[in-house]
Amino acid sequence: MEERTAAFRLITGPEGLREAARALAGARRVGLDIEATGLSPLDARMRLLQLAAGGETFVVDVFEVKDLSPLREALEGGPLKVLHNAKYDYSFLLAQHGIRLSPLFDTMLAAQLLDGGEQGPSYSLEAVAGRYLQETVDKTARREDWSKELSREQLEYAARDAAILLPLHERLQELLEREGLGPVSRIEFGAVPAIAEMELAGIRLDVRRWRELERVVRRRRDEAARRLESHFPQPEGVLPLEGLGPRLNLNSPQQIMEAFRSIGIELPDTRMWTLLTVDHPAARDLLEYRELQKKLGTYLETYEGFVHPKTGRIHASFLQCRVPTGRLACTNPNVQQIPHEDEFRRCFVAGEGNVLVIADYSQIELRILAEVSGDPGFVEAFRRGEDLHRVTAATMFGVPKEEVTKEQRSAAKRINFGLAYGRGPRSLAAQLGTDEERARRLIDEYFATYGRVQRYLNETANRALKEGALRTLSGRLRKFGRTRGLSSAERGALKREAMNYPIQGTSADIAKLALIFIHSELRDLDARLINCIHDEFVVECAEEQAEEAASRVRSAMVRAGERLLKRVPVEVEVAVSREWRK
DNA sequence: TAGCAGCGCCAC
DNA sequence: AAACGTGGCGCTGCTA
Repeated sequence: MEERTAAFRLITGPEGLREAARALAGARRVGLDIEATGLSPLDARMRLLQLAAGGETFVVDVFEVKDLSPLREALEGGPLKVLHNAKYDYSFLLAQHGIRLSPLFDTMLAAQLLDGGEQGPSYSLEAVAGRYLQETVDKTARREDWSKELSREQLEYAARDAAILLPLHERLQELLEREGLGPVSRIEFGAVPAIAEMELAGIRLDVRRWRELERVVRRRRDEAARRLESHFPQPEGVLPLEGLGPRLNLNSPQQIMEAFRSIGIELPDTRMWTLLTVDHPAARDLLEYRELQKKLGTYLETYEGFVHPKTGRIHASFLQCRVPTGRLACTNPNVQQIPHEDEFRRCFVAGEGNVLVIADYSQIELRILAEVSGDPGFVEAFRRGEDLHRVTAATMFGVPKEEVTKEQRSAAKRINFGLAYGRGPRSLAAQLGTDEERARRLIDEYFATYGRVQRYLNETANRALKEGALRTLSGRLRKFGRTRGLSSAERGALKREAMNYPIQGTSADIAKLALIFIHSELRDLDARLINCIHDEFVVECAEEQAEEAASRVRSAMVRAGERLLKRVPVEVEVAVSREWRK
């Protein structure tokens, strides 16, 4: 049955839904919001669908109207759908009604882009509406129970959330265009479906292999612990019951420092870097213990808890606009930080009858540096398809390319990667295991060869200090809050951040474009994205479509890269495997 | 008991 | 004195 008020129209039956569909069909844009009984589309149930268009707001009770197909045409195309945190609504509509919202405008992402990476206090709808409209929005109803009989107040709040999206869109759209953020906002909005579907697809963990690895690593960890403890004097007054006495906690840096002191070794801290310089077997044993303990605690003992009971897969969350550089962040769990060793990655497998297509950009950050600096040495090396590290080594050390030694190439590689992070001579010296003077000379020689790179990095750092903001090739904005009255340490840190931003940020631009293109290329295949690790994409697909999927993923990624890189070619490496390894 | 800072380390 | 950019997260040890 239907109810009318001035504010909204409650829809509980198919006739009302058809009327709503007609209203949407004629609209240019629709404010859209949902209410659900929880956060996960795999566990919670969608309760309300609110649609604001053409001066009307429809509130659909999805418990009553179970079939939303009359709305499909308007939701999967046609008018612009304006949402706040679109990934949430997109996931529910896809998982529970098979509807893929398009096209999208996300007011949360818009607000985050406008802030240029300086995370505002909150990006809730009420906060954003409060900031950009002269209205206050009360969201007390948000925390209420959406599974029972709904109060008039709840329905009104729900309707208001959808309605307010329209004026908010108008304002944010205007600001995005004015700030030159139109192109990057279209990348972000376009990537929402790819990211939502990647989360829904999830990743399969071979639990048997994982448990076996856990046993092996635990045994190694226990051995390392025994060796480590044997270096230190036994605590006095050990109780007769073995193991109950006060024991050294190997996970406590504080206690470890004390233990080292007790054998005459004074440590400033217990970091890996520090421990590597300590000439005592206890330092080696501690490093080994730490590594194994990290792998047990962070991965082996916790990941099974993330396997969803309904899907048997791990559904991580990807955060689209949390990182100032534009990269994705990932949590619950962070599947972007799984150890790279084969013994770990081989536990992440394709489902029955499927394979994984693993594709990554080859040296994308260095290609971006070549592009933005325009350095002829860099650009030409990439154009000729040469091994850039070898070329760098040859020029730095003044030897023919064929005579470059392993050590020389490795040093060049470390400089190549390090300078994108604003690395200095001291830290380079430490990594190369040489003295600071030699490191400084290497850097000087490097910049003598690649003068445009040096000039670009300096100019970028200075521009950040002067203008307080930088942009990537897509126009993504990053503001640098305070640039005056900085200590020299703060100034140095800001300069390094600044030098890195256009590189890392443009890489993120390309990755998000690639997400859009890959998602769209795979639409008519039995294939889907399951992970994205900055410049690497993992797709799971039916075995017999592997070749086709691999070729489409590659061309989508190349197209994304070439959209932003004009002077330098883009290369992608693709592998097909049942396991996540190349 | 929950929340948080500091330390330390995994990824790119 | 400074030290390599972006994150998430486990553990300790403290506080409210």
